[in-house]
Amino acid sequence: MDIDGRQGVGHATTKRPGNGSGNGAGNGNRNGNGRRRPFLTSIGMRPTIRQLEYLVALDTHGHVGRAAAACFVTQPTLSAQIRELEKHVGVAVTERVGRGIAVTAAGRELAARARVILQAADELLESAHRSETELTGPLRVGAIPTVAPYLLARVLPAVRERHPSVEVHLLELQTTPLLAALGAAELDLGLMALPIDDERFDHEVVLVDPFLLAMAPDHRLANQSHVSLRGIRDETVLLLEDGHCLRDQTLEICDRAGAGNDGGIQGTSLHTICQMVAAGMGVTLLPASARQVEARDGTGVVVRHFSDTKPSREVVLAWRKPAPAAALYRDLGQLMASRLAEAA
Amino acid sequence: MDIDGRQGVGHATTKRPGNGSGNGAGNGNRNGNGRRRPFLTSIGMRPTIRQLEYLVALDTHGHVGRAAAACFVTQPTLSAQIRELEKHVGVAVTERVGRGIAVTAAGRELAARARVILQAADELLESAHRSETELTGPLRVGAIPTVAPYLLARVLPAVRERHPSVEVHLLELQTTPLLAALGAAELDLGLMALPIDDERFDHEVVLVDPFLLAMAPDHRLANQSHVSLRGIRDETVLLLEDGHCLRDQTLEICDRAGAGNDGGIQGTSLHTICQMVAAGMGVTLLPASARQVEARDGTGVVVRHFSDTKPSREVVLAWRKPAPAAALYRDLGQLMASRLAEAA
DNA sequence: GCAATTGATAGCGTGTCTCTATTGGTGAGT
DNA sequence: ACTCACCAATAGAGACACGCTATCAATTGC
Repeated sequence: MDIDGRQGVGHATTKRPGNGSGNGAGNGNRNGNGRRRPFLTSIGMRPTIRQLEYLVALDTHGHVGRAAAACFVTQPTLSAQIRELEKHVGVAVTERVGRGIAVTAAGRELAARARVILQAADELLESAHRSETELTGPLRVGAIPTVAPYLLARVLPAVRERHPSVEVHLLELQTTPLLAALGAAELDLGLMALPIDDERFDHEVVLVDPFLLAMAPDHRLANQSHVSLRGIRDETVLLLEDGHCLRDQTLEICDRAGAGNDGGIQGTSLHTICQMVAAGMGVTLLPASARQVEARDGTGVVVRHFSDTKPSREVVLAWRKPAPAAALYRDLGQLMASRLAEAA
Repeated sequence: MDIDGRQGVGHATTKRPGNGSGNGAGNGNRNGNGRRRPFLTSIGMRPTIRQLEYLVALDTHGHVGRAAAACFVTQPTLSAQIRELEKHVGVAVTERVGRGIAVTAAGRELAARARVILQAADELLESAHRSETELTGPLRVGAIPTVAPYLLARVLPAVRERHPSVEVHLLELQTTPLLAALGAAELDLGLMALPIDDERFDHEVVLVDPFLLAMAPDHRLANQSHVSLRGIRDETVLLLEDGHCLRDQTLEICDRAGAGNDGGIQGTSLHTICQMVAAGMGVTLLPASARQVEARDGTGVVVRHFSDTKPSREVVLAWRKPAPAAALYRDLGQLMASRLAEAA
């Protein structure tokens, strides 16, 4: 009955350690899918974590009794599991020597590998424990195009600081596909603008982002420190192409100002819009968050605040309501908000 | 009942996965050693390999049914184990989305770690499988001092070639402590000279190592191409100190030659003996294996073969008879022998 | 030669893991 | 709008694995 690494090793005597095909209704090896569990394959022949623990203890103590005590089990229990492990892997890990045992060379090698595995398992547990209060692993974040270039660089440091072991994956999407991806759990978080007219999502306001009027420096409105909303009535307001929420917000504000908009000129990005503005083709509503990038000195674009009403958009961090990490997401949103408030 | 990584996480609800304290006689948590399994500790809280397999399958397929099929189990089985895993690690790894499920960020992170663990487990199995036909891991080899400096360099390449994943640990010991260490399984192999008068060990002859007569170049016997054994009768034969088997072999040969030996002069190593020989203090019996090192040009030592009888020692590779890898050891010994024969 | 120690074996009970059968809930087609 | 199909969760039952205690075989040391 002794295994000596040479005979009777039957390297695939089959039967999974913890399974043993406990098929209830005695239908042999089949399961509900009509598929068969393959015999003579490595699938499922992996040793048990428990067996690896026992092996490591045995290698550490070189003594069955003490190893068993270290594992808080009795000596026969450990012996049986070691023998089971030997049967599964096909090599002897112990050898009787005198009245004790010695771990074989193969056993020491396996024990070394087992230590690595157990260490990895502990790190998995630790990682899981961290996940209770901290985001870990790949975090897929979607951001709308009128937010991504201007706010991501400012909020990502906060993310990395609060959640050091997270790996942020970024995707730039317009509101509609972003919400679709978020709803399908292809994304974890969305950085976007209100309104979100969907009960499936919850959000935290990250920034109240006022609209400024952007124009060329030689524009007739540029000599005032503030402009009134009604002042844009007779202006050509450049718009983003369809699909951008910023376009809709701009149209709504124009409507409020009593300005009709032909919508003849459309830009594919806020950046190109601003270049059009610099070229004197018209004015546009620029989110304050984009000011530093699009209207800094030398860009040929200047901005003016509105004097009377203060139109703005609300940039939010959004997530699926039932997301397990919802509370962490809200915390993260609040952190982002405070960081952006500090910067202002 | 849903775990959301924030509430009800009870990060140490305790109870080991596969144990659950199946204490037979209802004596609670004690085992035969009178020690208690500690509660609220990370010991034994590791997830099962099976659970990790299911998690990886779930992350891979993003679909409970297909993941279950890939694992050759039914869907409820996989679901239950995933829920068990969630309970143990304290975080939700899945989230219902629509009529399917999605793996959470934490789940993806855990799955990534699980993949590493499973990979390591597979490598452990592969390593174990290799151990059936190949030596792996740390191999502790002892060699006697009159063999180590001369043969190890010649046989080790063969070891590394035949057993690439072995890590050889070398120890230089005289015969008696070497056999003691071998018997106690503190060593796996011994490279030494016969006789081994111990039934516990088996061996394979690696080299028949003839004794040559070593002398200074101006010695009176140096002008002959061969010397007879009786020719050493009147010589001062230098000896190693007590404990070296080579000393005993030399004494026996001297006895056979009818030469009395006073044993007045002793060297601590074969190398020092040869230096004494070069200094004209006497002659010595030098194993042919040491010839290239100790009697090469410029050492002041020359050797002559014996003409009539051919005294020699047998260098062997020895191991414990019941060693699981005994057959591999014998093969290795034969390989060494053939390599040494080629070199001659 | 006898007692003590160590590991292996035998026998048995409980918990876990599996199955089948069913329910709850969502999404798509008519 | 309603029904059907699909998917995952739940319920309940059976078999195996794993744990225990008790005992045996072998070796060492007095």
